[in-house]
Amino acid sequence: MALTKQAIVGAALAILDDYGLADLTMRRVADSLGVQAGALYYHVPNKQSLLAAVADHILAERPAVSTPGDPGETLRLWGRGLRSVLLTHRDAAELVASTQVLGLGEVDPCLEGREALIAAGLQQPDATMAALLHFILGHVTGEQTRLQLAQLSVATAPDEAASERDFEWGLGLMIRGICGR
Amino acid sequence: MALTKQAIVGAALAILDDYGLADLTMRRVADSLGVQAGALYYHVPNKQSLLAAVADHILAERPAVSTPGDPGETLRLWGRGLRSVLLTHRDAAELVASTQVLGLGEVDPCLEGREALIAAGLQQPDATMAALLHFILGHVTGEQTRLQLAQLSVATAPDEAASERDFEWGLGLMIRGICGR
DNA sequence: ACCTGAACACCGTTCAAGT
DNA sequence: ACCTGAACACCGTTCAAGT
Repeated sequence: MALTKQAIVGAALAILDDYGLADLTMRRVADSLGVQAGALYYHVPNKQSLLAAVADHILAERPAVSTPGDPGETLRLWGRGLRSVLLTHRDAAELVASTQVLGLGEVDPCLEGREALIAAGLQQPDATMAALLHFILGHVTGEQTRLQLAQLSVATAPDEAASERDFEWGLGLMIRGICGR
Repeated sequence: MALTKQAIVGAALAILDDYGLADLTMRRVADSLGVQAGALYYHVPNKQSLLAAVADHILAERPAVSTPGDPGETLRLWGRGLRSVLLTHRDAAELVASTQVLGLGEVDPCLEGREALIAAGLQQPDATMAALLHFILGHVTGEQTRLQLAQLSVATAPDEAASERDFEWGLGLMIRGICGR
């Protein structure tokens, strides 16, 4: 059967989950598909765009957030949902951050949050959502890096409850600042 | 003259400024010092620790923030000061973020901010400063990446004023959420 | 003690050549 | 059209050997 971009993205995601972003190389992806590394470049222009496709695939798994009237509550559900999908794939936060900063990727993780801000008539929705996204990606990147360091036993197991508490604290203070109390 | 860790860090910082983080390789650092790559490993255990030393050197350039009574104003000055030093070296935000997440680096950029929070009797100073740091590193990483993309002429020149306005907006909403109005 | 030279085990990417 | 084989120009790191 012929190679597909779909198949390549799937193989890349599997390697991400099993070996992490540092070991997600074009050669490994090709090997797992039983193909030469050069063959990938017939379906994908370069590694960066493959990574963007993987990031999009992960972000697309995010559940739709039901929007009650309160924009603060919508943002809270949005933030928790984003953190949740990121936690389902190894190094996902770092991956999404790197594609986000380069402006690659078709999926906009901020869409629903921004709409909630606009619907509520709040100012500067773009800058607000960018700030929230920076916090979430930074926080989850820290969580996932600590998980990996612990798995390599170069550090003690991280306190999962404390991580979630700190996330809720940061999310809460930002929502407070956005919605005004 | 013999090689020093100081000299290696200085050479690495110069390469960072001139060529960026992606081109900051051990071989390039060695070349600029007129030495073989292997020689660096007599003074530095690995690349990651060299990067941490460079990050520390940059963070040490940060001016001390005078602390007036209002904790919100202290945090604002602290945040602006951190962004300023980061903007003085190419890719500095990405570099600091990567060493911060690994727990490397001796310099704690959050020290003064955390002290201001504690002095004001505010809750969860660690989680609060972590959230602020994530926002700042994420925002400035975006700024510096856009600068580079424009320099490679793959994108139009970024709007510097808009970047600063968005930074002030994000910093402002977080401080509002921290201090309560 | 400090550095060279050379190797090891990799990378991303390109491209003529095959089918 | 799609893939192989092989190369190009790199990496970080190690280590015997020299001085």
